Amino acid sequence: MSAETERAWEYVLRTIETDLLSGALKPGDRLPPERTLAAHLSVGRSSVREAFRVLEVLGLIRTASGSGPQAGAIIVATPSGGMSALMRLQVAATGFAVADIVSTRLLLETSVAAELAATDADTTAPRQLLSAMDSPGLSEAEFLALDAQFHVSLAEASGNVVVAAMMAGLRSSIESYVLRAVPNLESWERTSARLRTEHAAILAAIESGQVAEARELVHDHISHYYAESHLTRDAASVA
Amino acid sequence: MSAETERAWEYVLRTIETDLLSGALKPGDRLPPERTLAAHLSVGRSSVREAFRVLEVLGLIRTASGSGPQAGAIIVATPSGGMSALMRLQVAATGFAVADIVSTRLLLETSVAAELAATDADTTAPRQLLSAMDSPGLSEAEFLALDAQFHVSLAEASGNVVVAAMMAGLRSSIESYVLRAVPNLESWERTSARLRTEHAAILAAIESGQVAEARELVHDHISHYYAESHLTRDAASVA
DNA sequence: CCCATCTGTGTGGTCTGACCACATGCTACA
DNA sequence: TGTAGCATGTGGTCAGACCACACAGATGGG
Repeated sequence: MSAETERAWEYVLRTIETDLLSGALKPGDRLPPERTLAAHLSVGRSSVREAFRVLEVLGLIRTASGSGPQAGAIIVATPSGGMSALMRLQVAATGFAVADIVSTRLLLETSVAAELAATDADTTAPRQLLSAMDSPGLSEAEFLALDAQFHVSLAEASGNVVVAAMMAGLRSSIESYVLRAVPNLESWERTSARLRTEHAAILAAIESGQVAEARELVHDHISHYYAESHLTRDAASVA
Repeated sequence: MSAETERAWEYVLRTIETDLLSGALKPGDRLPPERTLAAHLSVGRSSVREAFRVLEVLGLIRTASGSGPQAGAIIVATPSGGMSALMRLQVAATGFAVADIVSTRLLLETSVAAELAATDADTTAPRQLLSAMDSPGLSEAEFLALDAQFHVSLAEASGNVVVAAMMAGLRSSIESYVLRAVPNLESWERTSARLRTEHAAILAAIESGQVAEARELVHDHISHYYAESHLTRDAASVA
């Protein structure tokens, strides 16, 4: 147990966190200008900036140059961005194995689907994404982006923000791998058609309240695709 | 689709991420000194530092002053720290509701327990923590810390690093709330005794392969405690 | 009177240079 | 030979300067 001296930017971060917890700061509020806050906390402006960078990447603030009410650092609390950055970098640094990402996604999404089927949640968002994926002339990347949004929208429909953020993070963390694995597919045409069919079946099972069916369909949908694209294998052989 | 000009620190971050993905950088490696990297990328040292702060908070690097092989920025890829910081701050900024944190924990942990029961995983770590919690004279905070470690160790036993990191993050994000809610309990003595009993039952179910039983016990264990401490209610009334 | 234009001001974004604290490793001296 | 002291390189921090940008108010022409 050493003195564990706190660095200046950590002090700034801790101060802001305290203000958030006490309610002195809340989403929509504007943080003081960097120079003012630096003077107020008796630290250099660079230390304030380092703390702000962290807050920005974590999705807590949004910064904008210029003047007026939209400029400065504003508290936003949009978790998906930070979750995505965290998971993406951890996967890049091999702190997270792609196989673990996939199985976590499987775990979360089957539970979400089961819960959605058990309740009667609003499914308009996934419905719209479903029809958007039927548009002709979509590129592979565009289709997969809509696909990702569809799955995230299911999590959002559950009303659990944390799970939704995790789903978004999990997805974006392996986005580059998924794109790179597309050529591994035997036929993109056939696969995308199957994905569309499966999406429709999943949504139908959810809307009709078939809990076990929804869970099963989601499980097969996800694991089937990853197996088909040989994603986990390729991820291991990237190095 | 604007030009979306990249800021200097984002450029640094992207460069490092690229090197990670390409395998040019991997855990254990040392990043170049800040001054060198700044000159190499034609940016200011402060921009490099802002990128480093982000990497540090996200658990990707560890920095140390001084000289020698241990000094500098070293890639470590320890995800739990970043996950904890992210969730803790998001909860503080009310981006994550405490109720969602709790239900996510419920979702993850019941699945983990079921999976552990279905396989025969190594349970020595949770066993040790179980006996550690039997030590007399533990303070409430100490007991709860061991409790948290017990649950995280279950996730770790599943072998899924992502889920383990999430569990650690979920737990630390509401740590302050949990501690503050202890006085709400009718009797800490009785509650802690019950927790110990339930932990033992959970572990026994897992080790004996009773899947449904393990899931059920974990569910009741978690939801019972939160209900008893009125945590979600208090969290809402903190402001 | 109204609208467009110009300008001042305050903000974040960045760079430079300087200094400190610290850990290491070498060197000179006893 | 061993130890004390010094040189070096690293992150940590601060101060100051400049830029780009967005807004608000002043200014001018219609």
